[in-house]
Amino acid sequence: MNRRDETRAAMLAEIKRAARRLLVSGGVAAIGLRAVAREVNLTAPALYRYFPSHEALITELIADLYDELTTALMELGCESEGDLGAQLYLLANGLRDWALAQPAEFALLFGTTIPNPDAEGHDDTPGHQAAMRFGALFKELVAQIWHEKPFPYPADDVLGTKLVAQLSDEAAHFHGMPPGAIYLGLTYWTRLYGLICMEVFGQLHWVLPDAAAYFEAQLYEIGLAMGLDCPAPE
Amino acid sequence: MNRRDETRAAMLAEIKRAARRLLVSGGVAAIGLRAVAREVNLTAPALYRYFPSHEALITELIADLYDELTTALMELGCESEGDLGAQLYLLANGLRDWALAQPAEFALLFGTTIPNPDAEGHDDTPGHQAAMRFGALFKELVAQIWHEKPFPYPADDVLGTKLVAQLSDEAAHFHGMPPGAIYLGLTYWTRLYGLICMEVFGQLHWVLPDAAAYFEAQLYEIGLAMGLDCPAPE
DNA sequence: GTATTGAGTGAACAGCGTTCACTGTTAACA
DNA sequence: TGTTAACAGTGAACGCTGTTCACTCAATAC
Repeated sequence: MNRRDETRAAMLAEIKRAARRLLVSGGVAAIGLRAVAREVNLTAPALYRYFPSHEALITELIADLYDELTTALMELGCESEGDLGAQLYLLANGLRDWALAQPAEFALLFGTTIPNPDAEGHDDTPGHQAAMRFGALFKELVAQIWHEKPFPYPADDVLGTKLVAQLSDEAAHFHGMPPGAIYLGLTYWTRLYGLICMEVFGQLHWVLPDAAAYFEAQLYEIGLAMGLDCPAPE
Repeated sequence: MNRRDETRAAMLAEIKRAARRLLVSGGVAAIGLRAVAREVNLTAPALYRYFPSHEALITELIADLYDELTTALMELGCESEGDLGAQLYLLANGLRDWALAQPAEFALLFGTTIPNPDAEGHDDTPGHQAAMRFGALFKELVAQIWHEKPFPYPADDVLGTKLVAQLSDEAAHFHGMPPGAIYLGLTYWTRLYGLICMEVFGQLHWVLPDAAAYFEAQLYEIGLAMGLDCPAPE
């Protein structure tokens, strides 16, 4: 490790930190090339020594945020001391808190149209891989919950043959859970995502002034369906 | 109505049409001031005779899209000939089809952070009002379904007192439905929104290659909870 | 018939992402 | 140790963006 390599790595980290600071304070639009350069006392063209383009900088930033969020949620889950239901509850609430605290970052990760990786040029970008790692965290937790205490799940015939086929293909990632159980786990994630999206994007306060109570009730309802004894709303 | 006013109105409409064309073809970023001007054979500064700023143009475009979507879904609902359950089903599927066909427009309407209107400077922008009209369409339909055939709903104590209070405040917009029933109707909307968001933003194909089957199963499930006899997935 | 309003233009400004020729400095190799 | 090559960084420039301003020309109003 040369001294040049060291300064380079340090500079790279500092650039990303600056970009992140700008993202939090002023949204994606604030991450201008010149703005970032100004923040680290450099000129704009100098950044091209570290990133091939402005878009690449943001892509790397996304990957970093994904990993950061993943580890943060994992650490949060460790507080539950083996209680898997509580862990899922903490994960859901942790994700919501994070999203509400940094809506710009949430929108960047979860509110941007991601090109389908299966479509021909399936890009193995670091962003995609980081997103997969994040998804794996959730899949793993659901699978553990299932194997610890299986919950009742919808029969195949109410799901439809097409969906059952797709869910069966996913069984490997869920430690061999039956399609209906995977469906229920997926429903948890879908509803959680939808709730947070609605709140962050302000789509909820035209009917509910305080979404927190609604969020808790929803979490309780879907947690109950998965056989978890989550805290009931007061 | 002067001849000058006529040409002005015509020009205004043509500008919006051009902006919309650019939105569909290339996303929000494509709606450049000069690009729009080029499309209507004008120079960029000329557009300032019609819109105070670039942002205002996009805001008006959003309002137009909301209204357009609202009427389109209402017309779609009329095909159901009085069957309210079918109408809700058509609305849900219509919204999804529209979102998938024009993801850029969907992201603009539903995937952008909207400032809380209750917060101090409560803006009565045309965009907000249009969004309210869109929301009213859904509320109205849910209320009609309820009054035609009430469905079982969660008791107040599983929702929590805070949520029940908020839902009670909303009862007027739902023709006096009980809190639990409003909760169920709201759940329908929340889940629908979440599902479409996930699909449009590409957050679903890391686990399900074809979201259509999943969407149908979810719609069936929540429709069942509201006492509707929606078509079961095959 | 004259004054006024309005639409539209072209030039200009600051800022954007990006490229290029150009400096120094640092590492690698003889 | 001296030479060479790679590297970090700069300043100028290009074409683009939203926006402003002075200006022209036609249509309306009195």
